[in-house]
Amino acid sequence: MKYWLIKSEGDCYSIGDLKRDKRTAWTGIRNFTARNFMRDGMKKGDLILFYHSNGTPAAPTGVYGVAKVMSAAHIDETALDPKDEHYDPTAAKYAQEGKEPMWMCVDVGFVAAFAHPVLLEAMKRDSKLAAMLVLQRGQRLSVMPVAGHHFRRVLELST
DNA sequence: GCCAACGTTGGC
DNA sequence: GCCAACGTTGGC
Repeated sequence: MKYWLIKSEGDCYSIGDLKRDKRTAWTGIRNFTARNFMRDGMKKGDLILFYHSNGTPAAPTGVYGVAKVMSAAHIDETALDPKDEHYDPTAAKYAQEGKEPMWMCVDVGFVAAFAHPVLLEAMKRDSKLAAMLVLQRGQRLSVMPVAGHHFRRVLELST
């Protein structure tokens, strides 16, 4: 069992949206490192910290809940749809040529929304989370691995 | 809105 | 293969 963190802008797709939808394809990831984590690293049943980025004072940045990997990686159809905001002409060209899908995604399912979100500010103050990837300066990955002890610590802080 | 950090692109 | 330019992310 591995642990992950995925980012979403809270006003774009929030943990509340995932709770309503129960399950969704995590489409729109257009970064190779993030894609590789989904394609090669994620396994069905892995647990995910659901992080809201780009917060505001009213809705601060932080971890707002837990999700679960529901499927192996599959092609991200939004990359092939010219009308989609995440359309990628290069990916569409590759698909026509019968190459491996350029962009892939997993399905994620709702597990829990925290009664008390673990805000970025609180995570930074917690010495046990000092080495956590999401807290490192300059990192911008929207899909990243999380160490088991960091995952458990975030859960502790959410109670 | 600003800006630092980073990934990607493209000229050479 | 180098590197400058550019676009994007995301914290503040």
